[in-house]
Amino acid sequence: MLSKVENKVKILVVEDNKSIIEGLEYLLKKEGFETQIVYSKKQAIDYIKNDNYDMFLLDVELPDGTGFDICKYIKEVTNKPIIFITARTEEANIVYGLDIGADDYITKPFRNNELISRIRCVLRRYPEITESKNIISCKNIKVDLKKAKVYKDSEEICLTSLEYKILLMFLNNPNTLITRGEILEKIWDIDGNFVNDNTLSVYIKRLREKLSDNNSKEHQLIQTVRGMGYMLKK
Amino acid sequence: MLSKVENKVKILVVEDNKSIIEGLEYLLKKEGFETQIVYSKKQAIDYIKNDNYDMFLLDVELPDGTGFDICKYIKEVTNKPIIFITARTEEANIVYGLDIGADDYITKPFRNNELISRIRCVLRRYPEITESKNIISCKNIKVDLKKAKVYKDSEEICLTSLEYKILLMFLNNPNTLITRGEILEKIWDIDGNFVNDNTLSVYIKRLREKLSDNNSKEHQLIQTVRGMGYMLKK
DNA sequence: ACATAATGTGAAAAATACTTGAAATTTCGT
DNA sequence: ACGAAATTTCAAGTATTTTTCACATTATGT
Repeated sequence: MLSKVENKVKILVVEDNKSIIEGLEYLLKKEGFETQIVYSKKQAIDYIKNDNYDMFLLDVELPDGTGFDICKYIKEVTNKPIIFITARTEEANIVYGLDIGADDYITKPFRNNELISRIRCVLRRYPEITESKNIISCKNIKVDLKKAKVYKDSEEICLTSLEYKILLMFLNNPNTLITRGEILEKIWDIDGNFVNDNTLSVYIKRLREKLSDNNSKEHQLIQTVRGMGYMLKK
Repeated sequence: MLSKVENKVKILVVEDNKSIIEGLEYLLKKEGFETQIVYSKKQAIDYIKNDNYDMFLLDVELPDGTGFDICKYIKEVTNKPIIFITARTEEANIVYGLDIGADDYITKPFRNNELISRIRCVLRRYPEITESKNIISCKNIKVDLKKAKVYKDSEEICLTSLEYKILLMFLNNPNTLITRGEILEKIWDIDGNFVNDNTLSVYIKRLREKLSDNNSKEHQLIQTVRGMGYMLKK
C-alpha cells in the first residue's frame, strides 16, 4: 500500500491522567489534528528528540517532573506553540509558565470547545505552521491543497480533476515507484472495472505537457520506469 | 517452493491471555506485520535469543514473571521498540515500564485502531527499521525496493524489468540453489507456456555483465551450479 | 577427447509506452 | 432543459525498448 503524506498539525500531548487523555485524543483527532500522547517527562523529551511536532499541550504535574521542565526544553530547541493544562490548584504558578515561553494555559476541567478554540487561536499566531500544511511542492511545482490550485514557478496552471488527482498521488509519494496498476486502481477503480489502459498514458502525457516547458526526457518530473510504472523525481 | 525473505516488520507478542491473542494475531497479520506469539517469560527470552525481532508487545503479568523483566533483557541486548499491554489495574506501575526503556503502553481492553496507530507511531521513531525493509543488499549490490533501483557500490545501474525480477529472486534466496526450472516458472509462467530455455541463459549473462565489473568466475555474484541451476553467493 | 551443459551474439519479434485526433460523456451557464 | 464547452475515454498509428531465439562458441566433467 502507498503511504500518504500527512498534512495535519501534529500535537504532542503530555498528560498522565487517563480519563483526560481518552476524551482528548478523540477530540483532537475529530478536529483534524494528528496527536501523540505521552505520559511522562522522560518520554516527552524522548519523543520531541525523535519527531517534529507543531504544537504542545503540557500537563504541569507529571510523575517524573513538571511540564515547566519540558517547556524550557522545547523553547531551547525550537519555537513552537505551547499550551499548559493545569489543575485549578496550580493556577497560581501559571504565570511562571507563561514567563518561560508558553503561549496559553487552560485549567481542568475544561470544555472541549474552549480547548479547541484556544488551540486554533494560538496557531493563528504561528501562521507558518498552518500554511506549511496546505502546500505540497516538488521542484518548481507547488500545489495549494486548500484551494486545489497548482502552480508552476508561482504561475497558476489549470489541471482537470483527474489530472489533479494523479499529480497528488505522485506528490504524496515522491521518489517511489508507482505502478500503472496502482494508479488505475486508486484513480479509476469502480468495482474492478478499470478504464482502458491507454487512458492512463494519455493522462501522463497531458500532465507532463502542463507541468514542464522543457519536454526532454530527463527534465520530466514524472519519469517512466519501463515495464514497471512511473516515479516522481524529487 | 522457494522460501521468501519477508520484508515485513517482525513483532514478538508476549501475552498469555488466549482471547486477546486470537484477535491480535489476526489484526497484526492483516496490517502487514509478521508476528510470533509466545505465552511466558521463559519462552519469550528463548525466542529473542534465537531470532531477530523488530519490535515487542509485552503483557506485564505473565505466569512465570513480568513483562518488565523481559523489557530489561531486551534493552540489554538490543535497541528495539517495546510497547506494554497492561490491565487497567497495573496502570500505576507503568511509569516504571517507561523508565526502563519502553516506548509506549496500552491498556486492555484496547481498540484495534489505537494499537495499530501506536505501533506505527513508535516505529516512526525508529526509522532504521522500516527503511531496512525497503533495502535488500548483497556484497556491493543494493536494491531499493521502493524506487525499484539497483546500485553497484552506490552507483546506479539500470536493469530491465525482467532482469530486476530475476535479481530479486536471487536476493530473496541467498545461498540457495535455484534451478532453471524454478526461475522459468516464477518469471515466465503463463499457463505452462515456458519460454525458450536459452532465454534464461541470456538473462543471466546480462545480469552478470551489469552486476560485476570483474568477470572472472569466482567473482560472480550469481554462481552456476552445473547441471542444477544457479545460486547467489552471500 | 568427448559429450554435454552453459554462454555469447545479433537480428527479428514482441511488448510497452507515447502521440494524436476524434468520439463519448460530463459539466455548467443560461 | 438545452446547448456549448470542457473533460474523459478510446482507437489507431508511431516510436522505443525489451525480449526472444537460432546459431556459434566456450567451458566442464568423466
